[in-house]
Amino acid sequence: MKGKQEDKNVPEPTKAELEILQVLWEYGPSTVRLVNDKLNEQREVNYTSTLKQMQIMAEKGILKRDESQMKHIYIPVEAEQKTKGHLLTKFVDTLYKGSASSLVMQLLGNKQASKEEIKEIKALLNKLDKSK
Amino acid sequence: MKGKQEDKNVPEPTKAELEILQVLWEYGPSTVRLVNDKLNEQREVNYTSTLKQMQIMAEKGILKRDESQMKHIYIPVEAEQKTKGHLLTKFVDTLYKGSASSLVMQLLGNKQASKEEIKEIKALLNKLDKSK
DNA sequence: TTAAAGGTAGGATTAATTTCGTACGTTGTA
DNA sequence: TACAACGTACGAAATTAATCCTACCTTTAA
Repeated sequence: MKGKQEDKNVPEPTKAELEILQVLWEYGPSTVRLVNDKLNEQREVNYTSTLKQMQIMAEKGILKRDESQMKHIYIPVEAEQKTKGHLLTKFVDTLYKGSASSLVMQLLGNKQASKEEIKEIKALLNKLDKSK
Repeated sequence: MKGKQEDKNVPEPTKAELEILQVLWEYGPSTVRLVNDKLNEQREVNYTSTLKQMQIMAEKGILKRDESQMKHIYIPVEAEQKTKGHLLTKFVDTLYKGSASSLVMQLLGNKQASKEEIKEIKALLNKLDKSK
């Protein structure tokens, strides 16, 4: 019984929110300016759009922010792996009825996985064996 | 150089559209009535909402339909596995930078995969080896 | 033959998401 | 000081996605 039951408050990010999270995951706690600049390397977005979006995310509890400076610093509430885990679980549930092996089967069948990838996956499985 | 370049016309399904596809995948080519009934086993939806949705999907090229009868029959344009493949590829690309092994790692790490699942996955990999 | 049941078509409405305009405060520097 | 650059706040517009209302046609059974 560990885990402080502090979850489930963080809602699933929308598409635009996910883009922002990606930046924060890559660069760590950041200002709106930084995030907006990075987004604009991919597509054009107005600064205030990004600002608004991040404010909303803060309201929703997806981000928290440090307001001690004028340039607020935004930080994801959940760790990257945790959020990705949620998304993955949902994905497996809706598309593969929760069957992880079904997903992997598709992954292997559809050339999404190169030979190196397959090798790596095997290595992962072996490591799992040993640790048990 | 094989592959007749006939793709990319089929857009990604939205959430509601995916629900409808699931029904069609499970029950094969169907009427709106059938689909709507199945959807209503899970949540309440008005018949005309489902109708409209499926009409839109036909316009988009996600579904085709047989109008020879009064009760139109709707059929997915793409095969189930193909559509799921697209969705999976997009998922891996956006969340794991295209790395299948990263995804599998998370899958194995986060208890999404039970012992049986892991066994199955190993079996899959072995099968792959032999067929090469 | 006619009324009820069940179809389709399409516009309108609502809801959710995303984007942006405008107002106004703060900082830095000529 | 004062003005340009850069911040935040917040309402509102624009865009997508999803739902439903109304009209009208076809089938079926009394």
